[in-house]
Amino acid sequence: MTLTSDLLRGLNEQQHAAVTLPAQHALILAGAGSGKTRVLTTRIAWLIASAQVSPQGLLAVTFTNKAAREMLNRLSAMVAVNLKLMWVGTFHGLCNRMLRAHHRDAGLPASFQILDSQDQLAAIKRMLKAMQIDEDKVAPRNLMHFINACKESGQRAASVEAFDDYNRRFVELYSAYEVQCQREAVVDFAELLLRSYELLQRNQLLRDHYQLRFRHILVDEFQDTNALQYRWLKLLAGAGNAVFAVGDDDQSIYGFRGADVGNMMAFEREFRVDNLIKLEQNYRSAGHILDCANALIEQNNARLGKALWTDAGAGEPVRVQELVSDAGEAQWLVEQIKAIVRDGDRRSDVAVLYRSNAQSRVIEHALFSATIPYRVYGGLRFFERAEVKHALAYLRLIEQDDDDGAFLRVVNFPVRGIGARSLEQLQDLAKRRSCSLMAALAAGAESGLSTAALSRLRQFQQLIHGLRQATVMLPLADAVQKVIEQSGLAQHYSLEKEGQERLENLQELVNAAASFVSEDLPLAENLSPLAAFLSHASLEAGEHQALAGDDAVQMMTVHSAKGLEFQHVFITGLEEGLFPHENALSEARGLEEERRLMYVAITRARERLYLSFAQTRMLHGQTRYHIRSRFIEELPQAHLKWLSPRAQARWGPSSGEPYTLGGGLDSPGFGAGTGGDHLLSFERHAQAATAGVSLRIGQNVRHERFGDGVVVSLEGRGTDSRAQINFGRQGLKWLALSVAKLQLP
DNA sequence: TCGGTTCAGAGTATT
DNA sequence: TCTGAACCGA
Repeated sequence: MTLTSDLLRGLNEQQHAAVTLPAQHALILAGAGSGKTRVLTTRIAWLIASAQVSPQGLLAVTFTNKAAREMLNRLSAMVAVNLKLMWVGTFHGLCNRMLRAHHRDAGLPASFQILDSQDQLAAIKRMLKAMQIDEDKVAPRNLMHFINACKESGQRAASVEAFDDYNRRFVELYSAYEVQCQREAVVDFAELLLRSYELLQRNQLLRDHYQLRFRHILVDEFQDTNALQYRWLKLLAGAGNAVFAVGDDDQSIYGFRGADVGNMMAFEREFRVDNLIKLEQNYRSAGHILDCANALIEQNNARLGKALWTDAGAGEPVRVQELVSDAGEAQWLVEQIKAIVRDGDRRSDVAVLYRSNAQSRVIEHALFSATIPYRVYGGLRFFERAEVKHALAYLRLIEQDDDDGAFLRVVNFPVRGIGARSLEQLQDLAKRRSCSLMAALAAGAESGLSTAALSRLRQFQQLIHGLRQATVMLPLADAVQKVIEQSGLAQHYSLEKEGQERLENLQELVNAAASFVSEDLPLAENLSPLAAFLSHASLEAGEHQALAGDDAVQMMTVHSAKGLEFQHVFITGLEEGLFPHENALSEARGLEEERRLMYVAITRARERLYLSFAQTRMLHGQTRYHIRSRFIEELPQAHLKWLSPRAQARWGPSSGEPYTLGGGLDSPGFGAGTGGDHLLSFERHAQAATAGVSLRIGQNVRHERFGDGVVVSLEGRGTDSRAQINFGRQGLKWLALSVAKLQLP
């Protein structure tokens, strides 16, 4: 057993204080790069090492599997105890574990399957079709959002109040969806949480059991919790347990998916938290970068308040570059990255961040043309690939017959002559008997199906049945291999022109199964290896593109960069409308969340941070003109180094010089230091007329109501022409030039 | 059952 | 402009 003094060595004062807090509720405000994970894991190790709690008395919850793994990895290096006794995992993983253990009390069959978002949407579409509801009337996606939002606020269909007919319709469909899921023995992600919550709420014995057991509950990324997760924690904590919540309100960037920073304040209040510790010393970024981050986030009103500092020195100022176009920005990036590599750093030390995925294409194109290897985060993950989902569908049917989603996915894949009409008839029969498709098949010949069709369906049934018998005694990997072969998937893809990669992915699935067996199976308490593997496959979508090992430039959205750090960081597309995103500006707390997003982006950088923006950008097939982001204005000039001449921006009526977009365009020195002609190539003389006044992009104008503004974009001709004008604090507005009375100031 | 055409929509995302 | 999904004809 590690000595507690060893564990605590090297912690700063605040970290030390947090780790050694008494067994009471605590809120740790952990700034970016302040050693949050270290504090969390050391706290656990310290609790164990100082014999305050045994591993089975601990529950630690995270949002991602990656974070949970990281925590376990670090812990195993710190303490020599059986970590499997602890409950460490994601909210969904832990809820799954609880539901597996008490499936009967939760009203679920032992073999219930988990739907990922794809599956859920497919299930909803299928339901709408069966109910003969036109997708034009009810958009499946909207319904899905509605259902998930209900569940995340703890509401069952029966308890949702409908305000109008439209709403009432949705509630009815929510109800029908609940019935369908129950019949098919499937639960979606939100359901895992809600069921687990209801289980604890309803069942006092169980609640007492878990409350007595988990003396210490630790929560990572507390600012990302949603309403239901918060209530779940509250229920689990009961009166006697200590909740150690770690989070950073300034890094709350998931409001759009239900995360509520307010939970941090609620926690402080409702749990009567006396121990609030701020971790403000930053071990990641150089001083100039931190000062920028601090200055930026100070502009937000809704915060608990903290400021990062470092003793590592000021480092290099933050570089800022204006470009003429998105293509120019990409070209500039290429040159900068080449220079970085020339100076001896690795490409993988460089991250290119952007606000939205669409922005990656131009950059990819430039990197590709320059033969610079890159890796884009996002996109399809391993367990989401079609061929992998097909194989999983067979496995699910082996485990659980009633899964109509899985049935329909593979009943005719590979093709075995079972067409849409046969399936419709089978579905009708299943509906009449309110049973699953497989059950309908077993039951009846009174389906109206032709003998031939029925026989083909029966063959499929036999296939599943046979696979079940053939695999039950096999080791998991062998079972998966057998299913891939016997189902015909292997042959199907081997005959397909471009099936090679898919075959490889199927082989990878076998490998995943093999390594899964050798992994610890904390949730396999009384679960077959196959059932456990299927849970794993649904709860962990796997790596994005595992091109690990390659020395490639890292490209990702700011959201997916959260939690990561890089030596060199480029934040691109810093333009009004893009970052902050125009959609966010019309949301209640949108701008502050965008600013937090920028704060996250800035604090990813260790040594060097680059900010870039372009005057024009191709967006939705149109060239758009943007002015630079207000977030650049909000950074203290003393910490910036402008690589291109800094044009004056006018933000609102009160601020200084008139804005001239691309003030250096006419001068040959524009873009000095980079030397690419892309900087000079753009001809920008879009013009339109209003009341005899000629307008161009960048023109200053005055409006009687909105005050002074600057022309950002021009559209149309003659009497149809419109101008988008940025009126600073009044916002961006489109004005029809034939109507608006604009003057030159 | 596949392959082409048409059409809408185009912020961020984990489980 | 580009993508994905839905739809239709062979």
